[in-house]
Amino acid sequence: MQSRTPAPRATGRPRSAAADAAILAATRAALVELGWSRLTLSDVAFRAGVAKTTLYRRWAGKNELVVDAVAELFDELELPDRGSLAADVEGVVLQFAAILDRPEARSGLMGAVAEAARDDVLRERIRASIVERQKRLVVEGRARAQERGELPYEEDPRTAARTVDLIFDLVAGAVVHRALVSSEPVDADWAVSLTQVLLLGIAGAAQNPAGSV
Amino acid sequence: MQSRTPAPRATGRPRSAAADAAILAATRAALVELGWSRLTLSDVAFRAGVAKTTLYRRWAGKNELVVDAVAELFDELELPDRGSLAADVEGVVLQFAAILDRPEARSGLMGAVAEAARDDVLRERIRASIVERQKRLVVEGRARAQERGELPYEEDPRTAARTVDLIFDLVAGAVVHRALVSSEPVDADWAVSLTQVLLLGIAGAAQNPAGSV
Amino acid sequence: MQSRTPAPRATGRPRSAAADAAILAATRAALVELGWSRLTLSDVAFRAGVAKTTLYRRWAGKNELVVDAVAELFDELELPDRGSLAADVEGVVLQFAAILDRPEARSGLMGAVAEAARDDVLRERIRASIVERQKRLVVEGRARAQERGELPYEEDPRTAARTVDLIFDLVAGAVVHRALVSSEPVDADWAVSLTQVLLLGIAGAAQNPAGSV
Amino acid sequence: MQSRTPAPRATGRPRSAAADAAILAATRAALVELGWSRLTLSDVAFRAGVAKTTLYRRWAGKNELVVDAVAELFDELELPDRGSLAADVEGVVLQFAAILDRPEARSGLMGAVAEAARDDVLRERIRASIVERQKRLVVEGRARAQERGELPYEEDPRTAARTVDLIFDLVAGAVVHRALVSSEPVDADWAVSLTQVLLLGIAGAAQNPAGSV
DNA sequence: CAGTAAACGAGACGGTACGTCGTGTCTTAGG
DNA sequence: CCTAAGACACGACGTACCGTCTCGTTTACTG
Repeated sequence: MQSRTPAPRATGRPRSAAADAAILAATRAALVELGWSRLTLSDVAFRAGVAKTTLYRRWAGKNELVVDAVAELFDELELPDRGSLAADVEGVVLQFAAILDRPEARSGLMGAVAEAARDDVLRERIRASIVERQKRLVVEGRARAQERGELPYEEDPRTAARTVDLIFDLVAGAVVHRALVSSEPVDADWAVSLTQVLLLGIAGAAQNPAGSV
Repeated sequence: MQSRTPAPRATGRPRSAAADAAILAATRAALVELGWSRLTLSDVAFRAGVAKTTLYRRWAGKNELVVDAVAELFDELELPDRGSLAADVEGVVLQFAAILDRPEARSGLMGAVAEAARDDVLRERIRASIVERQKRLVVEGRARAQERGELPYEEDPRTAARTVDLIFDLVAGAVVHRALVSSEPVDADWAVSLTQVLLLGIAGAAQNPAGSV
Repeated sequence: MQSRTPAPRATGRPRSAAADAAILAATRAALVELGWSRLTLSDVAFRAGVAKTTLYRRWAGKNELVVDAVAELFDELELPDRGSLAADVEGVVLQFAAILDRPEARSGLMGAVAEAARDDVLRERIRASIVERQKRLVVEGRARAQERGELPYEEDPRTAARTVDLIFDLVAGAVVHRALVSSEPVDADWAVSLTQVLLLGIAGAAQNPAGSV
Repeated sequence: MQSRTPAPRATGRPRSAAADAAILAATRAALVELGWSRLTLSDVAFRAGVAKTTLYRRWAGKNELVVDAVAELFDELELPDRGSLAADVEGVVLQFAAILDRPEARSGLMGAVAEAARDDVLRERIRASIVERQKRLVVEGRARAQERGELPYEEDPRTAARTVDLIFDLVAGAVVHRALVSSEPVDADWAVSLTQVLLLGIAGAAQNPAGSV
């Protein structure tokens, strides 16, 4: 993660590197036990074996702390090569669903997004450290499919970027909505259905440039 | 909305009917000004010209109150006949985005979902009063397309229901994710792209029963 | 006790006479269990099997209700003839102490006096229904002692009244202070000591008109 | 006054010494304006320019706080040498009455005593910080009278202590009762009468050891 | 290797909201 | 007109957390 405070110090006692990790882990543990609204910074500080002061010296508040703690979760996502684009997509959908099944992700992510509705800085932080960070999966999956010949190479970089954005919002949005809003299970069958609609839709749209996809 | 307290009373002063509406309106106003986390029940009570006691007599807490207040927002969604399935979908996507652009919906909806991560009763309340309630749009849109001959009639009711669920999560999820998580604008172009992928995907899947869509 | 509301009514349903007694008894029971500050009118109404409305129709509030409930306690005081002035005084001191040992009297009386510090009407109510009412004991005891020849007859009625007041404040004050403020037992030995000082003091003062006692 | 929290802390930010004095003064001011029952700790905190938390960190509640605030009032009592025992007693009676004429003493003292009826710890606190503390006046007055030859020296310490207790309850009780219960003025005439009865009674009892006074 | 500057723990501080409770008033239906 | 029942506006309760502060202590780099 990028440094929270931009200016490096040359003098004085350096900040404990262990404290950062302990605090983020404690934050996730508190999210599991308490959820977003009952999570308190005093409690996180106690769990991390750290004074409240130390915590406030590094993060501006609960929102920022939780975003950092949750963002680390999504770094676990990988895109192992399963032989076909459809299999790759189904695999990452199930991986994503597995993360969203963990309580620290469920309450942490949505709580942060709720706060971001009224906080531009926080919204940008989420966009940068979660959304942009995970779009790598779409980019990587497309490249692999292009190598396999499953997808044509897109010439226009603007069009390519917009397609990545659309697919990311479609897949991530569908999984989050089903898991957290509709409260329905994201199982293998559902992943297959979603993947089928998605890939057929993309393939069809590629032949029909009217919608500029 | 269904009654909050199941048992009707035969005796004593009856509850003020006007209070309910005033409280829900005050809740939305408070969401606009303060957002989820700074919204307080004391403040809502004051805005509604009502005592805190009255509020707690009717709702169990902030979560339940906000869900009811937000649910009313989505009842504004309509499906005007624009002549084609694609136009209908694009229209409802933009309507949905317009609602999600209002601050009371942004912070209220996500805040409630965040809390629902640890509260089964609240999760069911969201599912019933928001999700199931708005699936009517998908059902209605499909019926209209079938009348127009744009979509075949689906024989198996289970398959039909699963398709409705998938499409609802896909569309609602994509719009919510783009608007609230990715923080990108949901404009007409994006709506066209989404609709194109969606309809081509559905059409393709209907010809290929493997994924049972 | 005198009627709380002066105007008699000619029409409508008459007030239940039993309710008054039930309410005062319930008040004393609540004082025993809860003390002054935790006694609530809702609780008293429930104990008396009466609606809160009924209670407020008859008493202005907690203070007035408790004064009436406590005043009845002191009506139990009697002055049985024990053969000598000293014995009579000792007897009434112990009776008084016995009443002050009951929790409804302890907290009720002092609570009312505390409120009376800022409420002239309440202060007058206490003076009339408790203080003046019980001065009968001093007057009666003096008359009996004069019949026995233990005390001379006082000619001047003003002097007589001032002496009654002084003795009442002395005896009642000493007992209340020892029992409730100093928290020491009022036993037979202490009653003897008090009586001795009191009677010798009165006797001496009667011979020495300087202090106009 | 004794420390409220026995354990001294070695670490953390030390408690503000100024806050204690400000809180006690604010408590007395609130008693003057509001009386016992309408005094609220929120109001006291606001007057003292202190958070409610600070107040609850130092006192268990309203009762304890008021006892401490009132106890300080009685420390103003002195026993200036007026040349004779009678004059000394009359002087202290009038001083005591002057304090009881202040509204903070009237409602504070009686309110605390009322609550003490059901609270052993509070009763002991009153006994220690008000009663025992002010018995010094009786002890000092007796010593001075013995030096003057107005009173004999008492050999038996137990008898001496019981006499101090009796006289304190007699004088304090009579003044409190006249001022607060009977609601009659404690003026110079009444002080003379009380003193006369008291001193003659003590003198008589000293010659008659039957009552062991 | 002593000085110094910042990080650290502890916990008090002024605030603010909580959810509950009591007050005294009111509004209904019934006697 | 009284009564029981209970909703109502108001406001205090005592608790909990916030984010800041003031301490005494610890730890590394620097002169």
